[in-house]
Amino acid sequence: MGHRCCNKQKVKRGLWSPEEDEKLIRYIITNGHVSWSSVPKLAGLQRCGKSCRLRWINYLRPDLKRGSFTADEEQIIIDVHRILGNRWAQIAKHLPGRTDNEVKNFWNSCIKKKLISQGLDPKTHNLIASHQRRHCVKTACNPSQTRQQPDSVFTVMTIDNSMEVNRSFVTRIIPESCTSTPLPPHNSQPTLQQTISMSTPSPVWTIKNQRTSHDFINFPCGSSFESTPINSSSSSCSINPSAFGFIDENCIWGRGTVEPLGAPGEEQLQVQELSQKEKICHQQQIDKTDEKEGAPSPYDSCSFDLEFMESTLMSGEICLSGEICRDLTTMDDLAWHF
DNA sequence: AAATCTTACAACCGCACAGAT
DNA sequence: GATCTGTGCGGTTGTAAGATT
Repeated sequence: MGHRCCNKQKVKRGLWSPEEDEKLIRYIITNGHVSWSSVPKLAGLQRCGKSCRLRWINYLRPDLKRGSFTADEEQIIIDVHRILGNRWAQIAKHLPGRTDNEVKNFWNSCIKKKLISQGLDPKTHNLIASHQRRHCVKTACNPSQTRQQPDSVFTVMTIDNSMEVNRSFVTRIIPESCTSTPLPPHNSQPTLQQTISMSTPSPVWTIKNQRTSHDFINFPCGSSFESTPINSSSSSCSINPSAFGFIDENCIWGRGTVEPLGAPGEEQLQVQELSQKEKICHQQQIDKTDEKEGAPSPYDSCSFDLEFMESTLMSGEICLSGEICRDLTTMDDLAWHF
């Protein structure tokens, strides 16, 4: 049975064998690809061009960085996703050596659950009220059932942007689920491992089948594979605020790792829209608070200790939405970098 | 030890878009 | 302008391996 896209020929489907990988790699390395649709025929593969392209891009490309995502990469994904949403290809551009598919899988298998466990809506990155959280956890693996969560609930930021959050405050408000154990080893057993040895005058590219631990292909690595290392330094905050569960989009935590994508474009507009929406929602929140003085807050059931937060705010370190301290410049600054 | 469940991720599918005809 | 073809992208499914019962 062939694909719809190439039903003229019989094509193989499913997992790629090491032999198929070898054929594809040899062909692309020696000839490159002018047209993916012609690659299978020329490379002697019974696959469709689309499948070859996908295999090369997501798995065989020599500049791919395999293995677990680092904490920095994870934070970049979260930060960029906050702005761009499920635009995996765009997000992957911020992570050299990572593919959109990899980012997407990592998001769905790890980050999404982590955010939910922290009481954050993975779609909006906003706080989820506890009564909704149960539903959200239930539907974590079924995005179509996930309800749209209300917009901003809290805005918390330091007055001077120094990010030096009172430690006792942090300890007090972290939900239990936030003290989760470190991520389990991700992708701990990749099927293939690509090793580019650049230490010899004639580098050899070795691809190993990790299931069998046998090398199945060795060839000179003549191409120059550029890989821009992620600059993992210069995080301006010592604590990862997104773990607190009460940070919204306007609290952008300065990271030096997110590189500009290019000229300001659609993303920029989206971010601006977002800021505008945030402002409106925020004002609505204030209005509601004023109206319902004395009435139970819809977020009373949250696990946060609001009194304690307020008392902490009195100390002048942090400003909560009740007392409006909002600095949109941080968001705007970031927006112009996307 | 076997059966069942869960997880991670590779691969597929369908759609949208751009460029060629 | 209509159609075709190739490519890219995001959502979804399939599968193998590990964990649990």
